[in-house]
Amino acid sequence: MKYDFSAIEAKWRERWEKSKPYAAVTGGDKPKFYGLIEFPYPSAAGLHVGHPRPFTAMDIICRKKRMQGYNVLNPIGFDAFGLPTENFAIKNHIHPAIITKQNIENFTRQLKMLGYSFDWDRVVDTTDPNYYKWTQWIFLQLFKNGLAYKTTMPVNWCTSCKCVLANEEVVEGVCERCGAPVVRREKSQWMLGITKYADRLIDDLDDVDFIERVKTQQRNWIGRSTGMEVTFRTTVGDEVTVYTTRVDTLFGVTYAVISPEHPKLLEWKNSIKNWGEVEAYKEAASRKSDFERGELNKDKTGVRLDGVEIINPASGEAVPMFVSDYVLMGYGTGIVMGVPGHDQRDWDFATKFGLPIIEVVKGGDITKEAFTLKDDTGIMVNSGFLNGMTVKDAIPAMTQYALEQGWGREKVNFKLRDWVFSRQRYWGEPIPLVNCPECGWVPIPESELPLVLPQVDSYELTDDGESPLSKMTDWVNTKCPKCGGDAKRETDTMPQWAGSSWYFLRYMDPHNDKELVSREAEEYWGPVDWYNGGMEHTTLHLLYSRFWHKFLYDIGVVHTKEPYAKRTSHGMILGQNPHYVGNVSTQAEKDALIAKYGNQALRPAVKMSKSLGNVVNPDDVVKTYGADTMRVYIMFVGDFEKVAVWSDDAVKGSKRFLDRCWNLMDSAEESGEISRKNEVIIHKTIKKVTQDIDDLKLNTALAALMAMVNEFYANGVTRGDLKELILLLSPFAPHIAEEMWEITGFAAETGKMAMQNDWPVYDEAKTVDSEKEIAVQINGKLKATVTVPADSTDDMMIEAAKGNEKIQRLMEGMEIVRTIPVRGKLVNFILKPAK
RNA sequence: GCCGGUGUGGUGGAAUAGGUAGACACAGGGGACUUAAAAUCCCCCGGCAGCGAUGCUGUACCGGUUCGAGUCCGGUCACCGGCACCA
Repeated sequence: MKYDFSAIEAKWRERWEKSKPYAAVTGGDKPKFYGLIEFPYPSAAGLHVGHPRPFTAMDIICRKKRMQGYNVLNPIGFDAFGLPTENFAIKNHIHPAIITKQNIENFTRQLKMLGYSFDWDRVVDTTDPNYYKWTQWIFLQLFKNGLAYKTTMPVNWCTSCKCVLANEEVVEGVCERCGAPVVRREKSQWMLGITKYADRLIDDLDDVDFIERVKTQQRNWIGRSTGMEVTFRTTVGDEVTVYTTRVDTLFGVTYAVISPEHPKLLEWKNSIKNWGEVEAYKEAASRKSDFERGELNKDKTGVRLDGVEIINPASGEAVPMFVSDYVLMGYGTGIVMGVPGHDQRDWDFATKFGLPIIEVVKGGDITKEAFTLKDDTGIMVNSGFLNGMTVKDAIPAMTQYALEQGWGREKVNFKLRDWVFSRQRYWGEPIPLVNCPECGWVPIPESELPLVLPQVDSYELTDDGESPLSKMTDWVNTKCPKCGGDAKRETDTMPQWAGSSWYFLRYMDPHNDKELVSREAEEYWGPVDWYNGGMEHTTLHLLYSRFWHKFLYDIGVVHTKEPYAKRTSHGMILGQNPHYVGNVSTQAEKDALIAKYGNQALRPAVKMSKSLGNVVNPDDVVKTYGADTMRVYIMFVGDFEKVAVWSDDAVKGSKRFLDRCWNLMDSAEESGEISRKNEVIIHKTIKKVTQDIDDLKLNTALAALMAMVNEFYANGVTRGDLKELILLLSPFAPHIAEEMWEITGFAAETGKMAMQNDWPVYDEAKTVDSEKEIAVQINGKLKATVTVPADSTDDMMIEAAKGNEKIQRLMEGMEIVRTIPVRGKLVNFILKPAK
């Protein structure tokens, strides 16, 4: 009998569609498990081979949990607002809603093709008014609680298209579309006060099971630092404040730097003798993004303010002041004190501008580089009353002094900035606010939600930088909900992050038209037990959704402080690089590739992209090898957390493995019992596969299954042996497992589909071989192996090792200095020549 | 630049807590079956030396800790992800 994957997969797809074995039911006696993957953005290109990696992994986890008796929620949805769809719509003159609908249909077909055990009755779509009604509702609660406010923020402005651009649309300072220069322009924007939650977003990380690099990256992104704001008098009679975490180095200040956007500069206009030069610098800085400023960090630029100096409150000395774009307006106070001896950026700047570098902490060589260590290795010098103290003691001492003198105050700072929540775009949730000349910003009544995104004739960008909605005068002009007077609607829309900040709650109760989620459903399913997603979402989506969830907790909508109990992350799937130098043999060809593609030619694997022609379409793989092979391959390809390279050749190995599983049915003995020969390997494999799935080591789980199959071929199998294989295989390759379950007669015997059956349980006693091979080392080097009973004591192992012929030979004329036995592993003899 | 990560055969990757490096695969080589090919089944497969037993060497590079380091520590290099309006 041949393994006809396409017939088998079509058969089971249809059965699952009809009988809905994966529909989740809220409530019941079983323990619950909520497994979540980041919902996809339904792009026109369809599912990418990158998607199946996390999806298959979570599907395996959920299928195993079901088999272990859990009530599982394994939902899917679509994060469908966003730029690519909008740009596609503009280009092709099709409404984004139509494109979105088509794309979702295509994604749905592909996801069903891959046999995921999603609950298809709980699909959410962020662009559905019944969904975004609640996104808008949450925004209104944020507004009512003072967490949404308007402020002026710089935006990217294309001088030719006359529109606001996303950072992504700005490439090397010019507009991606037209190539015209992009400048920074101030624009009034809605902001969300995520910084008010900064402490809780850091502190509550202690209570969740996130992989460590996710926690670290979030902590660093929030960037909490405790320091001091120090007030300096200026030589023009006013004051400025700087923020520093190194108040101990105050005696080492030799200059100060102000950000080009700082309002103080304008106040000093008349005192600055070289204003023309300063103004030109401000203008040049406005063309760079924060990122570009940082990138050019090595070559620092700046202009000295001629006429304004600041007075060091500790030493009483006046030092020069510069304007430079390495100081960002958005962090601290927008002015920094320069301590070149003990901060590398300051050192670079001082070196370039020939400023004095004073050593105030001993321990480094400040003629070569800044000495930045903050531990006990440094002793204060050249620092007045601090001399002789360690840095650790100097910080509180100087803090105390500054507080007494009244020119310093303690301050906790965060790198985290508030969330820019406005987009001057069409394809997003309308912001449900009305601007009334009398009453200011007024929320629309909740009974009027959803505020539906109106149909527009043109969703093209406007040339005044406003959202396309601003052209809809009928829609824009409205009455103030408060006073009834003429008023205008907000025409900005929300960012795509909005809909994805709470979707996991909607899955719990997707059809509720009274609340965003019922208390009953939320208390039953919440929190998400396991959330897997990409590392690239760690600092934005993951943080934003934690923020919203904490807010919803504060207003009593949800019962847990954190949305996700556990977070793991997967690596990207890369494609083969068609321009890789390893693909050609002659040096001339290699040189040609390097000349043409530069460093790009040195990488065997790169991100898949249409232009490189290395995109793999899951449809093709499924057609050639089947969905089960696709699932097995994408799990077997490598460590789930690391990047992996797609290989068409290697897919065959996964297909071959499934063929080998299938073909075992031809030779299986009738007995329904586990055979004696295979007992140990079966129990070992059950243990390994069970643990590996829990640890997200799907590649080694499959390797263990392959090893078991290899042993089955060597030993022969019974129907009972096959039963265990089918059950272990079913989360990975559900279609073939179901079919084999039916053919081998277990479906008829048990009356159950495989995935509703019990997950195999191992007997620890049966997972160990009776004998074990241990290593015998001499001076730490492997010289022989000996086989000993598995439960051997140290003495028995040493005895056996000494009994080995080769070891005896090597020990001749030597003296044993030391013997190191490691139970079950090895014996190491340390020898020296005998006297 | 800043933050987070990675580096192991021809290739993808294994190696719980420092304890036999290369599991499991792909590619390659050999054999069986076959008129033949495909498929399938079995064997070999880091490098150097050797007919062989075996010896030496080997986890990006330099150094350290240890009886013992792919794993821990210090430094260097290369690459990948993120950097707030891409999702």
